[in-house]
Amino acid sequence: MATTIKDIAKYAGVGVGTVSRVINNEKGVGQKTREKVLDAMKTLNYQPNNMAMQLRRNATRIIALLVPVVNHPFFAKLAYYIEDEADKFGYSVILVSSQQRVEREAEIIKKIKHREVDGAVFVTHYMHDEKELDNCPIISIDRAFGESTPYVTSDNYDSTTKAIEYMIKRGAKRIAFLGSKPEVKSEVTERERAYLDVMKKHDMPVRIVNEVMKHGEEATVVAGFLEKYSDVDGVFVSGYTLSQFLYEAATELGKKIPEDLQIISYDGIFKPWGIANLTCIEQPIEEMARQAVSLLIKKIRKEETCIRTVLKTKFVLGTTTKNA
Amino acid sequence: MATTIKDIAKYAGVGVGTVSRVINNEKGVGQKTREKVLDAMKTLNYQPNNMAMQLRRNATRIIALLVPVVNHPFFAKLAYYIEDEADKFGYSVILVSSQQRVEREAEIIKKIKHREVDGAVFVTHYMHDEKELDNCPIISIDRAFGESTPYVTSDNYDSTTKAIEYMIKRGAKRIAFLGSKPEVKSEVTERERAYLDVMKKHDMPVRIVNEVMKHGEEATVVAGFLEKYSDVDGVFVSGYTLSQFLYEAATELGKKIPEDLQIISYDGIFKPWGIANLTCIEQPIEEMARQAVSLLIKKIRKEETCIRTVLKTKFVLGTTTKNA
DNA sequence: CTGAAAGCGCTTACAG
DNA sequence: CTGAAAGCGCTTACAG
Repeated sequence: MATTIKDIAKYAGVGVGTVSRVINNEKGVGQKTREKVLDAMKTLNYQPNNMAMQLRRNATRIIALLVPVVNHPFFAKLAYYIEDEADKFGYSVILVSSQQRVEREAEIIKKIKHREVDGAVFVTHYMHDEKELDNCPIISIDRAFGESTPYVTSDNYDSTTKAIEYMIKRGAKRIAFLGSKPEVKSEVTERERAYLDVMKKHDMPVRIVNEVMKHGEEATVVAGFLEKYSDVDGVFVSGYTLSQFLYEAATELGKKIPEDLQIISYDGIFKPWGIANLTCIEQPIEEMARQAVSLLIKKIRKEETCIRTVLKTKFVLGTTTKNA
Repeated sequence: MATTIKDIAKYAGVGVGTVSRVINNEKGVGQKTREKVLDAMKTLNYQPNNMAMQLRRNATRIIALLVPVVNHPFFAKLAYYIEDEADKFGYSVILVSSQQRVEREAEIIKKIKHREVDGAVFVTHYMHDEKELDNCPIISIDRAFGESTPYVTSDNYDSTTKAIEYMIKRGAKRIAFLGSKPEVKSEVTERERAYLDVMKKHDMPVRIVNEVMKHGEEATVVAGFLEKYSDVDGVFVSGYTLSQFLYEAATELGKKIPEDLQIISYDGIFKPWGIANLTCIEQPIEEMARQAVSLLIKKIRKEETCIRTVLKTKFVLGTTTKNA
């Protein structure tokens, strides 16, 4: 058996309480006693048992991160910064890919209730019983749940408006919107709303393909899109993956980019993983991740948190638009 | 306070032991008693406390995954499948990015000792006290640690040999090796060994750039490589990231691929994240992940495990070689 | 089939 | 400053 606090106490000739105090670096332990205990810990090679500490403290110091897939630049980057930030607070992060499976999202909620984790960051497109979530320490990305779940998002509407206006200024006349529609109301739908508003303002016809789709279906959707709107000369793409597919498919059809077709993508460059420079709206992923974690920890500690956090995106010029 | 097993016992009028048996679906509980307990659990909305279960069972059902960065196609994909496989066994996975920081790797070992996790999968390039690792339930990817740590890798030597022979057959005369050298002995170094052997066999001059480098330094290394060996007409690149940079840099220098320069990459296509089709050696990432998890679980259960598992790669023709 | 009791390894009032 | 004791919420022999 591993050595426990009791062994240390016996070896050092003190009470277990005293050992505990030394372990936790509490003050109010005599210099000599402390040293004796420290010595005992060293010679017996003591390793505190975390499970017991958790039980007593009623906290695991673990948070869960729920993403559709990790295996995607946006989520991988998010996961990276979430983990980095959580670590600063002494938290570990459990990774869960919901991969289009609703059950796994419900599992996380169960994990919170079962005290396997102290809280969670959700990036999801599924519905949940919002009442149930309201009492859980959960932070959402890009989506509002119920009344009391704080969420972090980017300035979807404004930045999309600005991007489409840019294409218009650069001569695009037949502008389309291509996106992967979330199954539920999410801040992401603001992008489509912005598109519609700009089209209306300029009295331009609307061309939209914005479907609910699964990973793997993008190529088909893009092909359908290019067939349906073969005359487009500008497209605003909601999401990095679709942009990649569109770029490839359009190039293969012999379209010159940006001469024949301008593309702006929401979410853009994921060096070193991407194709050549997309003109894009770059989300502040790192900042979103860090904000989410610090909000979550506040919520775990029952402190007040801001419900809606909107972060600024960056408009990045690439080679897929006609730039001056 | 949350309702506990005691509350259920009282409410159902039975002992706590019986409740525990029902929760764990043990047989040997009368039909009626079981129902009473189940009822009580439902009406009191009982949620088992995982921390207490862990303490009693002396197992967390959590494993750690240590990668240099998640924010990279190879590791993201690995993480995805590791999580998927672990979930099948009822394990959660904690994600840790060591990001060139050795301390974080030591932390995981500490976590195992502290019983925060039951075991770990390591993808690392750092040194560790191998003696210390020998007693830990750890599986390594691509690298042998000490005597008793099982590892999973791919057939580095054979596939590299085959790939370079292919380039030679397609007319490459001045073939170089470009890689990011691990800081320690790893199966990855077999690639360089294979290159050297092929060069010797064909009596061709050796051109190698294989340095220890950090993320972010790739562009500089690639530029240096192209300057040093400006006459190469074939290069074997160890690693996806470097391939990307090489492709871009060579194209910018006006080299035609594959006419002027053929490229084969170890690790290749990470749809939808990559540039156009690299000819590459594709690692069986999914299989590596699943094997690693099942080995790890065996080791946690103190069963016998195979020390070295070598998986077959796939040679995938892309557009960066002259293919008949 | 079932209950009472001991114990997992800690923390934390409570006395002194 | 320090020790003895209760207790976190479970599981598991042990009796019956």
